Amino acid sequence: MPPAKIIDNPIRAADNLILVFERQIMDGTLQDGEPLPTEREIVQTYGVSRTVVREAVLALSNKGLVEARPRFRPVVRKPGYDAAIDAVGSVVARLLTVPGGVRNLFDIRIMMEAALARGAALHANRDHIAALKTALEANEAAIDDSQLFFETDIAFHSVLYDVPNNPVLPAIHKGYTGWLSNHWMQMPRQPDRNRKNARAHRAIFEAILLRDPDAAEAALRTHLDAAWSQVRETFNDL
Amino acid sequence: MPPAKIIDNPIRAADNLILVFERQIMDGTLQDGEPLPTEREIVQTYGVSRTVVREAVLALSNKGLVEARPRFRPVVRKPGYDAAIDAVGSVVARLLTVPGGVRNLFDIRIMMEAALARGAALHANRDHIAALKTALEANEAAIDDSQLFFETDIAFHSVLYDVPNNPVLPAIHKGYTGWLSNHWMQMPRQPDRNRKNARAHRAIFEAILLRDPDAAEAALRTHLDAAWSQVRETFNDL
DNA sequence: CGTTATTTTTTGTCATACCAAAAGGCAGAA
DNA sequence: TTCTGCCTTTTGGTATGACAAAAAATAACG
Repeated sequence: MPPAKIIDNPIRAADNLILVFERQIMDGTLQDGEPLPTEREIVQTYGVSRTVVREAVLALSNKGLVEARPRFRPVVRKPGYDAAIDAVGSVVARLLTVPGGVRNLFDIRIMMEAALARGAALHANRDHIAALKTALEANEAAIDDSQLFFETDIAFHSVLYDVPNNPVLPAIHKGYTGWLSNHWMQMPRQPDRNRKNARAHRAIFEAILLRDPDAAEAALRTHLDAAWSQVRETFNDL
Repeated sequence: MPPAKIIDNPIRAADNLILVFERQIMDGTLQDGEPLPTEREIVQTYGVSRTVVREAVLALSNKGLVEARPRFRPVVRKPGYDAAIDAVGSVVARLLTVPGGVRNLFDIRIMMEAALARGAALHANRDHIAALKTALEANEAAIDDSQLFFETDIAFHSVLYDVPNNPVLPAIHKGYTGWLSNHWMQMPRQPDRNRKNARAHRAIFEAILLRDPDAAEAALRTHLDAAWSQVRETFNDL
């Protein structure tokens, strides 16, 4: 056995730079929205080559700590739940391409949202109920407008994600809608389908009103299962 | 809402390379476990500079499509749920450092696992029950062995993630344990705490046996809330 | 003062070079 | 032969310099 290499030590210069910038972004030395220093500035400040700088910046971009459009200065983004969800977007996008990927992701969503419906029935306060009611009415009023129905549909569901008051949840919801909207949007949205979905929303709402978690979960599952069937009818290959 | 970067057209050479390799990994031209070609080979094959090649490889690494240890050839990793969870690891790690981050993440876990316990009570088959029983007994037998108790604890919970037969869930569980283990492991694990946790596991198990989803969820929540209290006692700052 | 033309930066890319570590080959020992 | 340690080659990590094109900054203009 070769002398035990206890720790893989090969530290790359780029990794150090990454750590430096991560710290600076954390402690506010680099404010949110502020552009990163120019590459050449960084080169002079830290005494590394531009190669290393570019590598570090690219990595930061992949981590979602900076937003880098092709020919522009990278802009610092404070680490938040939204940014995190965005950063994992490309990873999830790939998962949707593997066989059964969409189904698996959608099942996770069903599971989470069922739990949320249950939680809403148990813990929704007056504001949440009011928000649900508003969203529901907007949704029902948009039955004949495909695009608007899509948006109000999302808005209704998003209220469920607000109830537990955990900032991770709205971020997750934004992720879901973004990732699945590709499959969602190109579906034909006939008014009768919209009507059916609006009715399902009302069923969920009423179960929450009645503080009946079992009914709320059941209604939510029925709704999303039906939605899945609609998706499946549209795309034969999933 | 900035949903669409419809036209961000300045295509960088590295992006093309990334797409090429993504396709090759997808269609099997590059098999799982196989090393990527050497950087200089790629340079000659695609007629780009090494700068571009490095950038592309780094990006692939950040996306979790290849595993790149510092001085070694990057190895292709088939896109799967485990790889995806790994890829988002660094992002989540950062979330754990923001104020309340650990609490928020842990709450999400409680919510999911409560739903899983519920699902297990409703849908666990004979094999799942057997696996739970085995895991539970192993856990109870390890009360006096800190390390072993930790492992069997995880094993017990992981059965819950297997029940819905959705490959995303075990991956998520692996993520949870990895991300939270830092806080978890350095906790003092006295046998009395272990005993308490083991009792909680048994309560969950019995509720599942009785096919009582409400009891299963309640037991699970009690267990994880207690676990959180233990964490909180150890770390004053969260 | 606002708009446009011009100059200066800055990014994206390429080419080349060097070093140290990994990989591979090779000869000698067991 | 097989194993072992040494040596050469290959390869990744980094540095430097250069150049085109795009962005930012500045000057010129109406």
